Amino acid sequence: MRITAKADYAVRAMAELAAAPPGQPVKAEALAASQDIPRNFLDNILGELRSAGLVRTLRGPEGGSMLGRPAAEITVAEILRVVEGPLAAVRGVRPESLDYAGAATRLPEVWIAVRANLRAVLERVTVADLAAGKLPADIGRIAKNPEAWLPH
Amino acid sequence: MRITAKADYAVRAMAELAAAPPGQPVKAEALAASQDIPRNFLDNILGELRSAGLVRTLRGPEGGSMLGRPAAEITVAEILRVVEGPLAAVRGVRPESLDYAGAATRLPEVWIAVRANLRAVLERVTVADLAAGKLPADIGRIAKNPEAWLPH
DNA sequence: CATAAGTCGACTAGAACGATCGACAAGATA
DNA sequence: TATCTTGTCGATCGTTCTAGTCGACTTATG
Repeated sequence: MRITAKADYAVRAMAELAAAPPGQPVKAEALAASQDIPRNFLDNILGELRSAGLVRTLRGPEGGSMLGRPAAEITVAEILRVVEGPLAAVRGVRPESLDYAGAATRLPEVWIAVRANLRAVLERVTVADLAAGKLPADIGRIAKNPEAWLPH
Repeated sequence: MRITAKADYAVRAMAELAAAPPGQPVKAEALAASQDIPRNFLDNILGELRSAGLVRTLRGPEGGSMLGRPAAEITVAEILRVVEGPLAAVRGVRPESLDYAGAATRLPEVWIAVRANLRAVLERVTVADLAAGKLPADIGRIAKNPEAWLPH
């Protein structure tokens, strides 16, 4: 149940791209510096985001990366799926295709509910929200609850 | 963002223990068979659950494992924390101690919201619920929504 | 005492994680 | 056209995690 460095880097890089004027390429070097991401590793990540169509790039001097689509249409969930695969897989299998016996019969429904609640956050936040520093109201409300900050 | 085999096995084993008459030990062999868990691996897992106090054991013939506390007081979240560590860590770090620059400034709040939503499910479901085959109403409602079942 | 259980630590093959590196391709400018 | 700057892509690599296996040992029961 952890978010990997790669996923975290990917979201931060996308947020930084969303903060740049649309159509204006940002150099990988600048991205790496502003978000403190290892340069070579960032290359890998940008490559994956590129093949998924989430970023476009220009070569040469004046080159760099930019968003492949409007920032307001790119959710955090989408980025995570590109670099990490499906949200909330159990042993690498999607929860809807699990089948358990005995006392665990209802367990798949719990995993489904987990995934649904993940999506309720991750599909609601876009990189435009991050770049603007404004989260959707309901997400902000969840995050503002002091109990959510306890190191549970 | 995945649930490991170990975590899945641990929850299923606990559910099976919760289904047995309280105080009655269940043999590891029987647990392994009823939930189809590799026997030796189950030993490891039971060991961890034991040191966390979630299960108690008896040795000798007539021995086996039983819950360390009433089934209704043991949540799925607690089991996951024992075998997988904190819910929703980012690069191994708890989200409340992250600090990002620039366009990613609000990102920790997103991770906090993710964790809060995970907890809303995992801390609400107990092994007693699983054993009885009855999930809490709000969880059941989330899991019943047909859209939650799409392979998104 | 024989036997049936749990206990515990060591070990391992393979995959994933988190990068690093180098050769190459393409656009911009002179 | 030469050259510089930037992105592209695949190979490699050390470490950690995953998912187990195994065996020697301890504890209860009949």
